[in-house]
Amino acid sequence: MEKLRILLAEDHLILREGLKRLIAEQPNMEVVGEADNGVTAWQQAKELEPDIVLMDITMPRLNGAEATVKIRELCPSVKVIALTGHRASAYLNEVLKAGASGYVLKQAAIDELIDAIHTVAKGGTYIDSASRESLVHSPLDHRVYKGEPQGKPLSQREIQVLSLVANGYTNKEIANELSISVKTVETHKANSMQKLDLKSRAEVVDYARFRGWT
Amino acid sequence: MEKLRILLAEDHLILREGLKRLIAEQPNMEVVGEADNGVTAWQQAKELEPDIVLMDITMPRLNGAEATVKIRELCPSVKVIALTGHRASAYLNEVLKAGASGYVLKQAAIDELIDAIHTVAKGGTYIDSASRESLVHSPLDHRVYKGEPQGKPLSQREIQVLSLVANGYTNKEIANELSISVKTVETHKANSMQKLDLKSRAEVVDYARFRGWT
DNA sequence: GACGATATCAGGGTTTTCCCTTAGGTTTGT
DNA sequence: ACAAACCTAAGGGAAAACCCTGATATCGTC
Repeated sequence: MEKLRILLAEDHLILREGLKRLIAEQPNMEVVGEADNGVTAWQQAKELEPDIVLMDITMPRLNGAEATVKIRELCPSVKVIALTGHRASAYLNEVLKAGASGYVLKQAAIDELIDAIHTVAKGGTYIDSASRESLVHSPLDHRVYKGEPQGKPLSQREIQVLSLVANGYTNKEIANELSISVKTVETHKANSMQKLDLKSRAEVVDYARFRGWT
Repeated sequence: MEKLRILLAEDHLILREGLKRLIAEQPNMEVVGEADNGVTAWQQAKELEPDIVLMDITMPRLNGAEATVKIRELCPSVKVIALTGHRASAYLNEVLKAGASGYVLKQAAIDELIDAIHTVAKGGTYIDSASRESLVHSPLDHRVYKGEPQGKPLSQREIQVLSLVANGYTNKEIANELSISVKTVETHKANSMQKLDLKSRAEVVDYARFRGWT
């Protein structure tokens, strides 16, 4: 019986070492490589061609979503499971769009992670039980905010940008993070604020808290 | 030979399980309890009286620093090592002031963590090698090694201003709110950020969350 | 194929923030 | 009383954000 070959992409060494031991306990899995940043992640993926990449979303050099896109391009047979501490649905949408086959929270139980690996290895898609809900009622939730009779829903990009704005990032930092120009960030920010009738950064922060983006 | 009794306070279950296995590998250490939030952390600390608490700084209900204060009050013999993914020295100052005896980054090597546990168990203070530098540049750091609380505290006004900044208010809005000039707001903001070694608005937001200002 | 929604970006002008320095009046501690 | 910390505020230049308009390419849909 062949073992599932797993690549760990995670910049927190302590967590990575822990994961390595957790996986080593599984009879049909083995860790074949490690990476502590997004660039190394896709390089390793290309070289090792693992069955699964366990990918932390927040990593230096190249974030998890970008690294996932790269990996899906270079070797489509390699499946990616995103690992994150954030419940924010913006991340979920992003990584799924990037081509990830799984989404597991760091708060999840080990069994969930193991389940996710098995499911994805068989060709399925695994979404963390806690995150599944936010996917279902995601686009129209802001209706409830202030009891407004709903406006146009935000696009995924707008959610991403607005969420980063709420977390205090400057337009420049957001542009770098998302690899787009500052002008585009301005556009998304202005459009999304207009859609939601938010008039200041403080209202954006408030709204983001309401949405659980923080 | 008696084993060091360790309490794990960490809300990310996956990391916690990993840590448990890492510690189980050490011949002279054992995990005697776990907590996934700040409140449970001090309750468990009181009940179990472990030698060491490995405490994540960002946790639900009560953050790591607050839980540390509580633990130091209730059972002074229990030592706390803070565990964090943040390099910002604001956290370092904060947790040391709260009474922690160690500070280890999640990016650190396992050996560092093990070293930290040994050092602290012997009554010493351990600061992560990567974080130590940020202390060197601060004028008051020699006190840390004497176990004294360190870092210039923020004045009331600075806290007010920084908290409003973190909540997305512009300088102008803050000036109006507090009935002072924009220039004064700039001064308070700059001074407080300098005291805490915060380099961007995003770090201010992060710090504010950590302090529970949001 | 036309349409709407999305995502990208530019130009250009106004406002605000950022960064540096300086400084006077008040409060507090020894 | 004197020092230290605090709160207040200003000038001035560089950088960034804000606000408008307009443009192009890509989707999926009807």
